[in-house]
This record gives sequence, C-alpha cells and structure tokens, in this order.
Amino acid sequence: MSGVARTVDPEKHAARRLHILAAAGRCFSRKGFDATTTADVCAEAGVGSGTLFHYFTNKRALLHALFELDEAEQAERAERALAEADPLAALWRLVDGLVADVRERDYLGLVGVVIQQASRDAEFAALVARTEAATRSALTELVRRCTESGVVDSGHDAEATASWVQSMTDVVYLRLSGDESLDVDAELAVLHDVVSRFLRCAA
Amino acid sequence: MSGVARTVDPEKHAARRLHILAAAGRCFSRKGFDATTTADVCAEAGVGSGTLFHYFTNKRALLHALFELDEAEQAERAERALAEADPLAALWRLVDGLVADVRERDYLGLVGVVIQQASRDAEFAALVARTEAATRSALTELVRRCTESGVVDSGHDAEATASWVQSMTDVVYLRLSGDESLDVDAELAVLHDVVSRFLRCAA
DNA sequence: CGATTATTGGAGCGGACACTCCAGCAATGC
DNA sequence: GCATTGCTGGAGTGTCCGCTCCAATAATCG
Repeated sequence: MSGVARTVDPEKHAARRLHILAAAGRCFSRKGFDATTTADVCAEAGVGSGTLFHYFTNKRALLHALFELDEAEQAERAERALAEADPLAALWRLVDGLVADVRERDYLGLVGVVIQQASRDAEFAALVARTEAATRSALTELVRRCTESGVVDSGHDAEATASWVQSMTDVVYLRLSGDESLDVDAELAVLHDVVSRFLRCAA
Repeated sequence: MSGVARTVDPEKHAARRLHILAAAGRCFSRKGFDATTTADVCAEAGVGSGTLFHYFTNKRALLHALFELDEAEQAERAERALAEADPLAALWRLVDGLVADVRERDYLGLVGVVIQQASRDAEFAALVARTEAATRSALTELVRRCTESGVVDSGHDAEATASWVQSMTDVVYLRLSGDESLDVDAELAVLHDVVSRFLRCAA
C-alpha cells in the first residue's frame, strides 16, 4: 500500500517496444497481416505472448503503432521541404525522401499490407491517409511554386500532379517487393525520368 | 451397377462454376483473401458449402481459378496487338486493354489481393507472373518496333520500358481502389500523359 | 536486505474457420 | 414411373489462433 514505488526506466520500455514492432514489421512484410500469427511475432521478437500483449493490446495495435512511427517522420520531412528556398530542389529532395526506405528489403512487403488493410480497417485507413496527406500537401505546394516560376508544367492541376508523383514513388516499392532481381539504383533512375518527364521539367 | 448412365449438362456446370467464381472475386476484392471466409463466398453466391467444395477443392483453388480466367484473355490480347501493322497504335491499344477492367468497381480490390498472395503462394505467383509476362513480352516487342521507327524513345531498354508501362497501368487500379472519389476518366487521361511523356512519343 | 511492483514466458481457453459428411433431392435414361 | 446417379445444403469436426491468466522472476526502492 504505502509501499515503495518502483520507478521504471522508460528507455528500456521504449526500446523493447521498438524491438517488438520491428519484428512485427518483418513478419507482416513477409506473410501479410492476416496470415502472420501473434505466435510468429513472438518467435521473431524472441518474447512470449505475455510480453507481446503487455506492450500492445492486440494484433491490430501492432500494425497501427508501426505506421504511427512513420507519421511524424513524414510530416517533418514535408515541413523541411517547404522551408527550402529552391522549390524544384525541394521537390526532388521530397521525392528522394519518399523512396528512402526502398533499400530495406525486410520491410518492402509492407506496401501490400497497407493496400490490403487500409481498405478494411477504417481507423488504419485514416492513419495512412493522414500520413500521405501531409506529404501530398507539401508536394502540391511545391508543384505550385515550381509551376509559377515556370520550371515545371505538367498540364494538370497541382493536387493531381502531386498525387500522381506520390503514386509513382509507391510503384518503386511495389516493383521491388514483387521482383527480387530488380536493381534498386536502376529502378530509381527510371523513376527519376518518369517523374521529370511527367512534370516536364529540365532536371 | 449396369444402370442408366446419367449424362450431365456441362454448360450448367460451367455456368455455376463461373457464378461462384464471380462471387468469390467480389468477396476477395472487398475483404482480401485471408479475411474472406468460405462462408462469405457461399453467402455471396447463394449456395451451401457442400456445393462450393463440390466445384472447388479448397479456398486457394478459388483464387487460382479466378486468375486463370484472365490468362487466356491477356495472351489473346497480346497476340492481337502484335499482329497490328502500326506499332504505336498497337501499343496504345494494348495499354487500353490493360486498363479495360478499371470500371469494374466490384473487383478493383483484387489488385491488392494479387500483390499480397503472390508473395506467399509460389504457385499463384507463377500463374500471375506467366500472365504478366505474356503481356510484357508483347509490350516489349512493340516498344522495340516503335523505337526502331523513331516514334518512341524512352532512353531505357525495351524490356524495362515495357515493364514500367505495365506498372503504370497497375497504378490506376491501385489509385481507384484506394480512393473511391477519384474520377475514372480523369485518371485515364493522366495515365495517357504519363506514359506518352515517359516514352517521349508524339501521341 | 526486504518490500513492492513491473515484467516475463507459456499453458490454456473460447471462438472461428476450412473443410467433410451425409441424407434428401432433382435430373436423366429407359 | 422407376431406377440410378449427380447435386445440394447444412450440420458437424478437428485445428488453429488471438488473447487471457497466472505463477515466477527481475528491477527498483527504503
């Protein structure tokens, strides 16, 4: 009762949480959300189910937490891009940021998971939509600036243009996750051409 | 024993098979493969489980049969395109063919199913790969012809070019399945621009 | 140390799901 | 009409999986 309060090291807690999340991410990427069992995640993380459900209320929470990690990062990247002076350079930096995780082979399959689950879990869909919207609105603004200064001319409105650029970056993940033999750098080179030609810009 | 052989109407059998397959397709599109139960399919098709498993050995067989329907169609389309005189017109016709099903809202979600299952069911992956390869090889040949006659110049080798064009058509399905509010015709218009600019062709 | 409380692994529970089984039915041939 | 056989629905079955529960342990305090 009046006893000794045991204070907990919050760093260890957070680290273990992340460790489990990383394991879950690998499992989801490999087998998809529905097909991975919580036992899979436990085995991959090297913990028991008691531990897993101590840190996360249920399997769905694992997925949500995993993509909440992205949200902050994406928003920050978007903000940084908007602060840059040269809009075209900023746009390219943002695009590069979007494909930055393309080399993380262990997590490529998560694109499929997002596509599948977003159409079935409304809350998850909202999370993903929020994350993507942050990036897209920044992208839209940059496209607008570039168009006004004449270095870009897609012939479509800025919002649609931004949205398509975003989709094209997604394609790279999709292609790489579907075909292991593709060369990452070659794919990125083609992406660059596809986007720059779509935008009708010099670089 | 020596009894009366009862001959069966094969048309009815085939029709019922297709009816069940269509129902399965709608279910898979809506909820994904793993999350749809065989009971879902039965309810959607209006049959009992006895009937379902009389026509298909298991749930996986439903998925396989569903995409085997596509295989013949795609191969035929590819062949027809190769037979055309004008390679550029043929290329565009083939692209149009690839996005022909884009208006079938009930089945849009199947893209996600393919992505997810192909990475986990080797036999299914092989089926999908075969189907896509047929189209891609035709697309590759058309790109080659167009490049030789100078009406196309992507700056990348024909195979990679074809593969990316194919991916871009997939994007349309993905975008429409993820956002109901998008306008189909507007999307197709952007796709046209994206592809023609990537190919650096006149039309 | 000893007291207290967070953390841990794993046994096990309840429910759901893919698939089977079978008894009645419908369709065919004579 | 009758015999035969395929077709059909739904009740049932074994298995698996998400999650709970708990006893044991580890960490932190005075």
